[in-house]
Amino acid sequence: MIKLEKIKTTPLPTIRRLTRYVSIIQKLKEEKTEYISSTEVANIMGIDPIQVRKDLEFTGITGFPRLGFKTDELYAAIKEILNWNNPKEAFLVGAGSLGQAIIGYERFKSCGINIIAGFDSNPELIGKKVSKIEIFHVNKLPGLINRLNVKIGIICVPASSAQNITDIMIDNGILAIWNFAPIQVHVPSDIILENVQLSQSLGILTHKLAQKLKAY
Amino acid sequence: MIKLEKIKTTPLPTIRRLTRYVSIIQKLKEEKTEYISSTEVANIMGIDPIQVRKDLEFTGITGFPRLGFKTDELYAAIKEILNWNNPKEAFLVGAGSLGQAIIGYERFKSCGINIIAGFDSNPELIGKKVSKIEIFHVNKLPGLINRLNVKIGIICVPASSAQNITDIMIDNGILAIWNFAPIQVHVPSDIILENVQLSQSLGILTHKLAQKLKAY
DNA sequence: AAAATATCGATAAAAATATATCGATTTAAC
DNA sequence: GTTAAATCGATATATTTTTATCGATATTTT
Repeated sequence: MIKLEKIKTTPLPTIRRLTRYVSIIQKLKEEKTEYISSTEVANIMGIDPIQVRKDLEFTGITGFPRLGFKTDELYAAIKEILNWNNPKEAFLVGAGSLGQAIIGYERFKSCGINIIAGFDSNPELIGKKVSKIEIFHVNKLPGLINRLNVKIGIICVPASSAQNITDIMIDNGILAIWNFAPIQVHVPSDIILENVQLSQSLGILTHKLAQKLKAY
Repeated sequence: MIKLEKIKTTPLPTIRRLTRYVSIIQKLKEEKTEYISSTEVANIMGIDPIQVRKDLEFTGITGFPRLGFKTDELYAAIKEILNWNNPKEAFLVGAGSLGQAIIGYERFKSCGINIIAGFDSNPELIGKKVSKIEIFHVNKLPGLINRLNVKIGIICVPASSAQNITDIMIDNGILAIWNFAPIQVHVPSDIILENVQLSQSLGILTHKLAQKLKAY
């Protein structure tokens, strides 16, 4: 049996931690810290320095003994892995309160996406602007995805229409979907799907609380 | 050396999946399916049946060969583990667009929490009602936590005031915090903290998209 | 210039989690 | 009845992820 060369793909837990390193490093960058060590980062995050070094390995950059990693270099390298250096255009469908909150988050521009338009079916919203972003009727979605060659779609519609919107997006060329609808949407295996299941995080919280209260 | 009896604590990945089983089972319950098998659940979720059975072990309930698990029993057992059977009262601080969206999610009532009041510092919001929930001035927070003996706090304020609100909550008896602020807040080790870091999920999406596009 | 110290990074061990195997059991079809 | 098919659940294996060890190296201090 032929042994395939092992492709060192970045583990998901690592990716998750990298997003947190970014904000820590950003802060230190502003304070003009030239070097930052794994120990420092670990202390701020309350995790093990070994873990941090292990994660930073995946950036490919190399640190300096006794000093740590060059802050600028590290920052750029992590953003590179996350693909946060050149924000990609994105469409958001469902401009209710959650959708509007997300459109309003300037912050996401430094996290790899740039929301350039919103869509909804509610006539009261069509033509309005939310944080300078215009809301179009959802029937304009297919045409605009094609014309502007947008690859990222954000779903903030109710559960009942989430699958429908998903299908429309994929049919027109969307490659990655960020789904806030409280439902499992189905996508072909080559489409990237990230579900934001708030109830999941809530489940962990309520479970832990129950355990804690039970302990007395 | 005395060997301690191993405490079988439920793994976090299992808890996360359990929240998804809940919604699947709920749906099947409505369709009056008396039994549900691990295979069925696995197919719907696109994961392995073995994984599902392993997870369901933690509920303590037992299935029937050839039939599966009793739907009602399973549903109740999972909700029990998650502590979703008796919703606990919660306060939400920061009634901006995100806060309002969360207050409006009726859905969370079946996920273990019941938001009974909102707080903000913006005078325009004080006294208003959002989805029937009244918004109070944030200076009323300490008193009301104490008086109503609320144990869960939800933070939807900007990063700059998140730590301050966190401290106030903990000082007055909050035990579990659901944090939507895009910052790492610090809490004593006995306080339960669940961070909803949207940028984390976004990082995974943008990273995967980059990998995918690089592959060509 | 030499010693002390902090940190990296390669390698190894351990723990946690996911996947596989297979006999026992029960229903449903014949 | 008997047989076949499906599923549970206990045990075992594999994989992934985390934690640990330790020598090498560069900077600071003496």
